[in-house]
Amino acid sequence: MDIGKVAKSSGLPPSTLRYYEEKGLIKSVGRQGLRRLFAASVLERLALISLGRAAGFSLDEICLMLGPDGQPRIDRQRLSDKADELDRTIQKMMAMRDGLRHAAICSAPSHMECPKFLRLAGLAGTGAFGPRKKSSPNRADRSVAGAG
Amino acid sequence: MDIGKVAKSSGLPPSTLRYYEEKGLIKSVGRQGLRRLFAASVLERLALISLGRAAGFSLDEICLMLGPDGQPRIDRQRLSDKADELDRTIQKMMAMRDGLRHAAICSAPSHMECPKFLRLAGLAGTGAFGPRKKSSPNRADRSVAGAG
DNA sequence: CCTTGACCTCAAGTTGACTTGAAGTTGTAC
DNA sequence: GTACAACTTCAAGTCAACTTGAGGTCAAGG
Repeated sequence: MDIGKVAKSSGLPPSTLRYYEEKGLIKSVGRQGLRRLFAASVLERLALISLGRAAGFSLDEICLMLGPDGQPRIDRQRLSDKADELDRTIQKMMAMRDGLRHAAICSAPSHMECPKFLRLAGLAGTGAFGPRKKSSPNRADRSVAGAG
Repeated sequence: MDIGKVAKSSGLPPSTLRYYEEKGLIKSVGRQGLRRLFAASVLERLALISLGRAAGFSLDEICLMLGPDGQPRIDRQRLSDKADELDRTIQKMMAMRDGLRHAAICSAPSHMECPKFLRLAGLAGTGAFGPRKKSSPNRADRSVAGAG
């Protein structure tokens, strides 16, 4: 398959595929003249990458998780840790979702005055708000504390 | 409170607080000389912003959801839509989590050959790619990256 | 032979969310 | 009365994940 075919099949633009190749996320099996040739299996790999992205992983993380040659030669502990991390994020997102759903039907003058909202959003009582961890440039986890 | 106090209480650096103010996410109640003064309630607001970020919303989205004065004068429909969007993301993340957990204990030579992994990861049938819209730099669909 | 269109490379631009740096101001401690 | 930390503004830098643009290659068609 040439890059156009992969692009069509995967829904990703050629520029992205080239970028992914440059990053080492996918590889072409050779060239025909200048043109890259890809194996059909690249589509599976792209699906996995897509899934990883949707789940919030960075390309670098996905690179590590997928392994350089598609094999999972990666530490099982690491995979497990990733799953746990993901799980914590899911908890937060569910809190947010429930908070939003309630906010959509609540008639309190301000959500901050609605105990149900605060509880759903996980802001109740303790003032233990979750750590906000995005990618690398953050030195340390920061949490907004004590607003309760 | 001056910006240093807010920074200390919230865990966010002053630069971020200034940036948030510039964006309209928070506001100061006045100045003492050049220095900003904040009401204590800004901490609640920051907690909410922090939660929104952790759930994967952009600052602009949070701005809309919180409203300019902390009130939820925003469309209930919008809140509900956001909740649904979040829910779809959560589904994907759960798929990923389960896939990872299985990968951590699976002994198949390649995960792509393990039907259980493929099913868990939601790649079972064929063409299980996420709904990618072409053409425009789409934000909504991948703003998921929140707290990885 | 010339055009067209899909491919190529490499460099630079974009967006979001900040951070960093330069240069200036203020309040307090010595 | 001066040193110093903590504040101020404004501009520019950073990072990820791409996209866009300039300039070039190559096969097919008229």
